[in-house]
Amino acid sequence: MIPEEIKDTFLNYLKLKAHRITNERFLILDSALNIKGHFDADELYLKMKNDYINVSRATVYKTLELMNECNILTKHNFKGDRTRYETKIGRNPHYHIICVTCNRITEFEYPMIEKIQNKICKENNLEMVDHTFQVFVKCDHPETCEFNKRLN
Amino acid sequence: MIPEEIKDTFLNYLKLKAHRITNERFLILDSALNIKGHFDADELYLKMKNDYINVSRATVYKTLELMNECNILTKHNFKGDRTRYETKIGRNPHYHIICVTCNRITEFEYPMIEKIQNKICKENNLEMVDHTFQVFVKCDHPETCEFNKRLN
DNA sequence: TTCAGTGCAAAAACTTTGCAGGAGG
DNA sequence: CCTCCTGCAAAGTTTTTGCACTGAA
Repeated sequence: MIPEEIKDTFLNYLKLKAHRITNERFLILDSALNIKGHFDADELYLKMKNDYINVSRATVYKTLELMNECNILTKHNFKGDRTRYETKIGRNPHYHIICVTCNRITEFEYPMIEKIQNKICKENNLEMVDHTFQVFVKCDHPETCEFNKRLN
Repeated sequence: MIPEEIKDTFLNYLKLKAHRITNERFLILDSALNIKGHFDADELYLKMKNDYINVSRATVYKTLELMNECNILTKHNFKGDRTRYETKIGRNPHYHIICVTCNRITEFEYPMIEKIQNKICKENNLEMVDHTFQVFVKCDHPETCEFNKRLN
């Protein structure tokens, strides 16, 4: 159920960097890709444990880092929270709105923002590797927050 | 040398929230505002210690949080690093380019981005509290990186 | 066969908390 | 005078590391 394309991306990256192809790495890839939305290393570790897939926390941390390096995952830190990951492959660039009242995270796409990033990188001869754009907002009534009701 | 306006902002916030006006809080405000660019709690603590201003680490952490709440400082987390702070008052909104090769952080302003944020917030009835936009880039030759030479 | 990867536990790094004493309102 | 704030150390959280063993190449 995991697209072969992503497995190949990971496989090629491991080969390129002369990292070994291990079963654990692909078990972690599989489990990570089966999570919808954001997750952190410990959540993934616990989910795998719950599914009777036993890999160590350390290996989960290390493998997520590898998956970030080869652009399968993107890393976010929302205001001092633990590091959260998100699948990148097969997704349009998107940005996050974090409600400081609800604590809910909502995504939005905005192609103009990509254009701005590309322009700035081109002008300065930089190769863009990743990006994260977070807008922190407040909605006074979480229960009735139209924004969250509509977009989540 | 610290603008009265910022002290007043802090003072008013403390009063509003019925927090006490203590010497430590203003010592920390002073020291934080004297740092150019980004800093973290421990750096500030050590800088103060070096200046023979003795406040505890715990108080520094708590006070930075207060200064963030009242919008004197903004908080950033650059890819899993520790939480870093930056003075907000008297500055235009700006965004960060982080070179994953050099580890250098460069700022840029781009009013169009504010317009986009305001538009999205307005459309969804949200009150914007803060934002952080980070573009991660790569420059192959840190020493000769035109980008960093020019903008730092 | 060799050495990177794994699992485990211990350590490190960063931040928060509990408590006793002190100071602001 | 009553709390809240402070300082200190201890505890909590998240992530990394050291080491012996295992398994990929």
